[in-house]
Amino acid sequence: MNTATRGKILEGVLRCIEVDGLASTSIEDVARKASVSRATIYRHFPGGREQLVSEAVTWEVGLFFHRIEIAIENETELSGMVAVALRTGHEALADHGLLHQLLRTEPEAVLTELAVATDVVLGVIVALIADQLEREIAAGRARVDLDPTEAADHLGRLFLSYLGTPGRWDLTDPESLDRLVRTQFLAGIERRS
Amino acid sequence: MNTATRGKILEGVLRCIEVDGLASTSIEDVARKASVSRATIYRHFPGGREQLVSEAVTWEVGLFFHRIEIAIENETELSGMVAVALRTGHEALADHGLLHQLLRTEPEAVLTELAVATDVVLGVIVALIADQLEREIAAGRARVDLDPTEAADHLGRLFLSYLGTPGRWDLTDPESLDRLVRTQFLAGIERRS
Amino acid sequence: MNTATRGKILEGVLRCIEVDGLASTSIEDVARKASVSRATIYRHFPGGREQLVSEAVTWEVGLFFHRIEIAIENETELSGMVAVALRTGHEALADHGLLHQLLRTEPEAVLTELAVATDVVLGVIVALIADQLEREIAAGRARVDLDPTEAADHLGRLFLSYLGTPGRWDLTDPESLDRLVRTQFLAGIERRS
Amino acid sequence: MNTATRGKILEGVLRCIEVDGLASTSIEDVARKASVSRATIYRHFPGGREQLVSEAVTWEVGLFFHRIEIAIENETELSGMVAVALRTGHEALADHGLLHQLLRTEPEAVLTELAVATDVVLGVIVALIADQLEREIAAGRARVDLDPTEAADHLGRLFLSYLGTPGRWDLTDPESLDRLVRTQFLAGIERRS
DNA sequence: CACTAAACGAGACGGTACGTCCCGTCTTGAA
DNA sequence: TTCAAGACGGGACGTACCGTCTCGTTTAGTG
Repeated sequence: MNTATRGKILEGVLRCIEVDGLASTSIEDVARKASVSRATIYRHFPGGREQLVSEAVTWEVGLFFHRIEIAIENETELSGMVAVALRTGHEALADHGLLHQLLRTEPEAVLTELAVATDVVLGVIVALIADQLEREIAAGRARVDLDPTEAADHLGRLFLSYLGTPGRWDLTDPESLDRLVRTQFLAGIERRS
Repeated sequence: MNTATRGKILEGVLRCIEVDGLASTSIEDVARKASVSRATIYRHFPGGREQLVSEAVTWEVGLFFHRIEIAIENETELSGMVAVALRTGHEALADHGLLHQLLRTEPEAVLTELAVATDVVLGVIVALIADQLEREIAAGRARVDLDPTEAADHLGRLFLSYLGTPGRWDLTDPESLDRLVRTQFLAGIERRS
Repeated sequence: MNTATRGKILEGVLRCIEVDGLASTSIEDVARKASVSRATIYRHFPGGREQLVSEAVTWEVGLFFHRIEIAIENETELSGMVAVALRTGHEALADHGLLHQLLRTEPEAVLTELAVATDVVLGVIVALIADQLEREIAAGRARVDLDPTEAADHLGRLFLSYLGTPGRWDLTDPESLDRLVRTQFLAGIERRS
Repeated sequence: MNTATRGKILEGVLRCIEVDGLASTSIEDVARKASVSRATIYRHFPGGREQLVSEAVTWEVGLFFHRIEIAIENETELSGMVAVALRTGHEALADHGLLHQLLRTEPEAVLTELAVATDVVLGVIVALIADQLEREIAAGRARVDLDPTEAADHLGRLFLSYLGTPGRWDLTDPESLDRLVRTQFLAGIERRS
């Protein structure tokens, strides 16, 4: 099974979804976009449309979080990590035509994957945060009585929530963002002076 | 347009979804379950399948939150409200075959509605909580420097998050529940002695 | 059963057919055109659409031939009768929007009725012609050895045929018409000098 | 597009019409009879039911006249041609369940095709007859002053008329048939002794 | 003149068929 | 073998009518 073909197909799906939305994307369309026969698609994705979409979206969602991971790589403090993650994530959402289009017309797919991914994603995020938290505690910047895992889990939830629906918070305004992080994320975590 | 028929149909949808899941529920099935002709369904829901599902799920989601509202009616303190809401919500989720089945097989529909409903639901919840918060502040049980709306919004998010994916928290165990409420929900809110 | 309503309905059918053709004429349309409820139509025409169309077309076809009858009333000679009948019939066909539209888009209905009517119509025509033929024979203008009925039947057939599809014959040109009548209709009938 | 499938479908239509009549023949029925999916029918006949019926009937009508052509191939004299054509045509009509059923219940379809076909059919018939007529004239069996085309056209009309509605003439009785041909068809054509 | 019975308007409903769309399977032939 | 091309079965969708039925309202017609 040529692996290049597989790639072409997945790209095709994503491009199609970006343009027409998920519901209006037929396998025929994907085949055309990927310059591939419909039969070939079924050869590579025996699960049919479901598998096709699932893999494509999963891939894209993974990429999305990967970008965030990279962005916060250089942050040394928890507050910075959260702020940058929120900003980066929000920007990516704003930019990324596909996720945009997808969330606009069929939040389901993304949300499904998110729901499925939540555990995984949360796991990753929580691991990251937990690591950092321990460093913060060691550095005396966070309360000593915290269960790092528990707190990290909590922060992860908040992150996803505010990322998805910022509500009244303007994530593009540094000040607003800073205040959000301080008051809603770290209020109960930072060591009280 | 006879309103009883409309009801029969909506019930039919819900029963069908409960049994077969959303994806495997055709309009034909609904018609059969509701003892109604397919044509009639389109007469009452010109938007077709989409409208049909949307309305049914919206209705059910609304009912779900309504139940929670009632359950917390008699609670006088915020901590109790949150705890009861979490417990009630969790129980409803556990019981309610439909939401269960739906979340198991096609989280999309619920999530879509939730996403749509989130603002509304959050609004309602936030209003409830904000009221209560002001009372708590007045009673000296909450910090005076809180923006009630902001804090309520925050609590609402947490509520939805833990309700959907409790993760490591056992919402059926009173002690665990109590600890969750105290440490994750009210930590930054209660007045520090 | 009010008989006026019945009339309104039949007129409605005819007007509808004239405008939209038969196939695109729904009972709903007829009801609208006749300013009558759909139910009322079924009250007057329990046979439904079939009866409705049938009666309407029959009525119109009858009227069509009745006009021809009147037109030839004053003709005293067979040749004149045939010529006038052909001309009148042809004109009526050319004028009459309904039959026109009907023959253009759905010859079926007319033809059906014609086929059904043929016997009747032929009967009437043949009777007329037979009468006249006997007079012609008596007057010595037609061959004595003719069976009037048989000859009349034959003339009737020719009449319907040339009326429907004149082919190369121009029925509006008196000369052409005259030649047609003489050579094709009366050739074997007139007494040979 | 596999041409065999197309054939199966057309046969299916004809068999369906033969059994149930045209009006009671749904595309579903045809699909079943042809052991073919409904979708396939629409693939081969994008015009839908209309095209389907039209092609089927056209085909059958063509076949009908073709049979007559073959039957008269060996006749050398005009009178024989006409007689055989009438007899053969009448027999075919009597035998052929389909045309029978069709003419009984929905003359429309046939008549429509006939109306459409009339010109074509008449053309063919007229050509045949005209040829023969010229031979008859040359052989001194027909009047010299005849316009062969005109006379042939006339004979064609008569043929269709008597074929469709024989009226009082018994086309199965050789004597009656002979008399019909002599008196109504050839009376004005044969050379007078 | 009231009162009843027929005719009607309005419209919900079951049902049937239509034409369309897409999915997933399968076959055939060419690279 | 791998793939393109495409025919096919199957299933659902949304639409359009049809014919039936049930209400409530008008309109006559009669005691």
